[in-house]
Amino acid sequence: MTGELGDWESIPDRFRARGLRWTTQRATLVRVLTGLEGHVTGSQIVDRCRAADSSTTPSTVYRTLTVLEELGFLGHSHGLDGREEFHLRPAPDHGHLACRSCGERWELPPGEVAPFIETLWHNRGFVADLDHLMIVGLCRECARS
Amino acid sequence: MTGELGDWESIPDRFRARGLRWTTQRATLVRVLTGLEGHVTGSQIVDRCRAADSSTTPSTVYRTLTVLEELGFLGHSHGLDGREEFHLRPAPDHGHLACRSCGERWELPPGEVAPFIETLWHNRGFVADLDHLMIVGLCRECARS
DNA sequence: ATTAATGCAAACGGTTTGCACTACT
DNA sequence: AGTAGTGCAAACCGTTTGCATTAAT
Repeated sequence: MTGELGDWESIPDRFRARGLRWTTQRATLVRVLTGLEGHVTGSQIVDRCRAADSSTTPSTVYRTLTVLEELGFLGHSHGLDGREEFHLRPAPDHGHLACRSCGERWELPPGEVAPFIETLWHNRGFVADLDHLMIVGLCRECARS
Repeated sequence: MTGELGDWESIPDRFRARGLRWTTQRATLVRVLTGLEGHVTGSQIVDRCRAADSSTTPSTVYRTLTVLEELGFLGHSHGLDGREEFHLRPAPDHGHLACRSCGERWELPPGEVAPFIETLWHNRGFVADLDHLMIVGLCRECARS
């Protein structure tokens, strides 16, 4: 099971190897991040960190999120409202489907998108970022009415 | 050529038919909108309206944008940064491709996306909104380096 | 005369910044 | 000792809201 978090356990070293420092605030953030599922916005992460340690400040969280994304531990896409949503990496690559009526969301496995991605690559040399893919529309239920 | 704007010329009547009023501010906004190409954010629209009529206020613009979208004259998707971007409707339906490295954007004609949309419908009964589709990734140039 | 729409100014929400201070290395 | 990171408070930016006023119907 530990394997699932992959490189996450090496984070402190990865930080130090870059001349960055490992602080208690960053440890808190990483603990929070590894405990979450799916996608969360920056402010949601701030909230969870505050729950874990009430002295957490937004600026520190956002600054470290940026670093984590640069290091490849986080990726982000955009929710229905356009807000940034973070997710852990590496992760089983997948896109997202969101219903604009009920707000429900689903993951889109690579297989279902692969032919499309392939087409873009073939036609345009464009390397689509599946992780970042958000398809908006109407789900079966909402389309019915 | 007038045909291209389609129902746009009937807007004043469409407003009144709903008990809404046709004001000079709305006329300015619609004039600005019909003159634009591609996609623009709310604040860009505000700026253009101010250029046309310096007394324009953001609140009026945003309120009317909402109405226009409700009436089906506007649609929106989200840019690379997640911000809302409006586009005229009806419009040749198309998705969007954006390079996260150079920021360049391309339109994605229906034909290139249709099989994928079709798959989602077939597998999930999900009616994807092509207009709202934004594929992020690396363009040929940027993928090379 | 009604009442929708406007302009203003203030509030909002999420995120970012400048700076003096703290604490990793 | 050196300097990256923190906390704070304030700034920011686009957008939204409340409310008194204006103007379309």
